[in-house]
Amino acid sequence: MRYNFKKTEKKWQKHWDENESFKAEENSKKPKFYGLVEFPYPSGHGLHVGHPRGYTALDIISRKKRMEGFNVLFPMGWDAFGLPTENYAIANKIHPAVVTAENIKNFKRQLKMLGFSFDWSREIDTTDPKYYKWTQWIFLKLFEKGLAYKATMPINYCTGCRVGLANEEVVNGVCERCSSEVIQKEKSQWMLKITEYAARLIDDLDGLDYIEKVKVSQKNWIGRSQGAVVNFKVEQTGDTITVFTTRPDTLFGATYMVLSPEHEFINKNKEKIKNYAEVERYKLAAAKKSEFERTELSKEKTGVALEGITAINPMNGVQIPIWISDYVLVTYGTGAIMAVPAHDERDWEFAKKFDLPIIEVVSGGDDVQKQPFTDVDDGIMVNSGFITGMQVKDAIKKITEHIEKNNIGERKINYKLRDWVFSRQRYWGEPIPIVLCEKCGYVPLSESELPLLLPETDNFEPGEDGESPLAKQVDWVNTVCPKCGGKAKRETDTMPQWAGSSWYFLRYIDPNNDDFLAGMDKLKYWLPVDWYNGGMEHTTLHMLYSRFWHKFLYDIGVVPTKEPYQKRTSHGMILGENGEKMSKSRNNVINPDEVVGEYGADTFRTYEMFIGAFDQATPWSMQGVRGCHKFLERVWGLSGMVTADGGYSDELMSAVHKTIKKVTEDIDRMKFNTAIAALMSFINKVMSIGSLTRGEFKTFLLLLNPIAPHITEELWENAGFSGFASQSKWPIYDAAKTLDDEIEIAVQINGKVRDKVIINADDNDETVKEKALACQKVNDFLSDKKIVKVIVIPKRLVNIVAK
RNA sequence: GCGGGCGUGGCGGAACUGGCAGACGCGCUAGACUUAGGAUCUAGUGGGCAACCGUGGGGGUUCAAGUCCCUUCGCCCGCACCA
Repeated sequence: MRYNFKKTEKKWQKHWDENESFKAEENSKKPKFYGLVEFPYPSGHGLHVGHPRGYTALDIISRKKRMEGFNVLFPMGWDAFGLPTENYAIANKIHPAVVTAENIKNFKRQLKMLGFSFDWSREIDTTDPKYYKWTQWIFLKLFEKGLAYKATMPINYCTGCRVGLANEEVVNGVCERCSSEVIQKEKSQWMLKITEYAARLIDDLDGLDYIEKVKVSQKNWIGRSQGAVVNFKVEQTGDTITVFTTRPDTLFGATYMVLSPEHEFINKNKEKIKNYAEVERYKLAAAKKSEFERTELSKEKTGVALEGITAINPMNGVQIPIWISDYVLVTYGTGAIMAVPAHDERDWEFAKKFDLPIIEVVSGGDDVQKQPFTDVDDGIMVNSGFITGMQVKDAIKKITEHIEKNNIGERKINYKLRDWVFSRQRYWGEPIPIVLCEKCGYVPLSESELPLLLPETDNFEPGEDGESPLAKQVDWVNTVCPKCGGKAKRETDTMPQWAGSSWYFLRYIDPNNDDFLAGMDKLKYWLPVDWYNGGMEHTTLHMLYSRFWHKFLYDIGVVPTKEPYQKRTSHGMILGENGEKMSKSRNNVINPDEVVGEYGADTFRTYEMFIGAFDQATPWSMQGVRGCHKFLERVWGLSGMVTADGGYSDELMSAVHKTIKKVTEDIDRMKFNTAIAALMSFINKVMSIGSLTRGEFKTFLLLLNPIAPHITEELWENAGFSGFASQSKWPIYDAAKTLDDEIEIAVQINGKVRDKVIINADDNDETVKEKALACQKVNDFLSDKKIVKVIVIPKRLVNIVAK
């Protein structure tokens, strides 16, 4: 009988649903395992074949953990606020909540179709007021602790649509929709002080089991650098300009200074700057440039000298000119630098362009007039007063001490990380629960007023001039101050999509709690997340933001752990059959519905895991899908070859134990492709023998169950095994039985395989050597040679060195 | 430019601390069974008639290198004037 996957898969999915088979237990004595996958944004396109790659992987791991006796929490939900839904709602005049509900319905159908063992009783939705009440609550706490504040920050502003744009809506410096110019427009926005957590966000990575590239990307993004701030006196004004440098050793080589065009010094000293008109012109030109233009590659350095003003190099008292240039960023360090053209590429370029002096202070490179020398490891200080002759590293230490002793500056750790712009000028997001009172300023709502609901409206069009659509809801906007009862206006910006996803893993733990975001007892049992898998594209920001929120919640005593996720892995992208990124425009998109319709969920799951190394990008192959389908049909056929024997046969004994070992270890290491290959090899062996015992069949079904849960459950039932495969114990192997009694090893002569010989596993080296030397072929090769040495590698090979 | 990853048959990919390169699957070839096969089964399948040659290229270490060292080329991803 042919395997009817449609009927079988439907049957078991219904069974799991009705029995809530994968519901996590409360108050369990079992050890816990919290497996997490990134909850999807329910787009109108439905599930992409990329989503199930990570989901299947953690589903396999979760299913195996259950079989190994763990109480498993493996939940799913919806990251449902967001731009595409809002845009669709505007275009089709449907409320985003309606669109969201439809999309969720479709996503849920697709996820159920794939047989994932999610605990659906804990499903969450970030757009549900019962959920976003707590997102808003966290914001209030951040505000209360001074970590949420207002600042004027630029937004992307489309001059054509006259609306604010998200970064992803700006393509090559123009508006994605109308191709008009996008400029930076200043707006007062909510910010979160993530920078306050910069050090901990780096340092606490040490205790975590994240794949290396995730750690590296977190570290790079935070961008810690060790250095010093140094004060330069300005001759004509009497004030000082402070710079940050990682190379205080090169201070003697600082031949000029550069300020960013936005530096406050310039405004403050207008009168003293003789060419202020020119300076002002440069400032305006820099301000007009978009972020895109300013960071454009390989452009020439520009700048203007501040005439009539000079700074004094604190080390040697030399007067040096001060310039402004947009290669110095106002947002990093102090917005001002000391320029050491001999030993910094950017400064060197600038010095060459404007003919500024280049003085060598570190020797070891070529002529610094021809190219800068930036090597820190083996350079010796020259022309540098009391540090001359020192190694760079010692010089840094020495001069930093000197700077601190003489109050010229101090050591300083600086971070690239900036505070988080938390405002979005959009409708479909969490309202920020703050009002602006004419008298009291920014006043938080009281907790009892949460959730602050989005106003009902059918007008989601972006506001003019970059305002949020909410600004048009005057009835909603006009309110009273919670503090003084006077006239006040609500904040009209909403939160970014990152907000809801920054804490969602906490809500799964206690999804229906009306009194708190999650109860402490439950948090204590389930946290931290034991294993979190997601896409590489979220490894930097999402991970950083949610770690930041978690640390904050830890600080205020809401969660019991310092870190949310103990282990983080990432899956590679699935490419189209042509090897390119899947996209509609490339016409290479694979639809999971179609694949499942033709081959079934088990085939789909098996193929997604067999496709290649889990963490690597791999192209899809419909042929490969068929191969996996064939494999499952062979599995189905196995049931006709089963003998009554409940144990393992001598013939398959070591194969069974080896397969258990291989599959067990490979799943733990996410080597799903080789785990499946091992199961295929086992079947090939059974096929060549022609039969297998009931015991072998049972073990095989259990090993395959996490990967292909439907077919194995059906075969399990048909064979009359008790209970359900998915609720049975994971098989155990006996290490001693994975070893064969007889082993075939290679016999090499001078490193080349010349023959093979069968030895007993317990033969000693001397015996193995004798057996190897006894081979006919070996003797033929050795006839005219003299044996120099014989190397025996136990259980692997014998290498005869001969001349 | 910086950071990360990768380069192995016609294709996707295996190969733990150096120890028989190419597991497993696809594709291909031949055969069997079939009214038929894009179904199934069996056998074969890195290249070369061979000696031999083969893990992007060139050196090296070693009895032994896909794996270690030096050097060079190419591709992908992320970040980008971070002082």
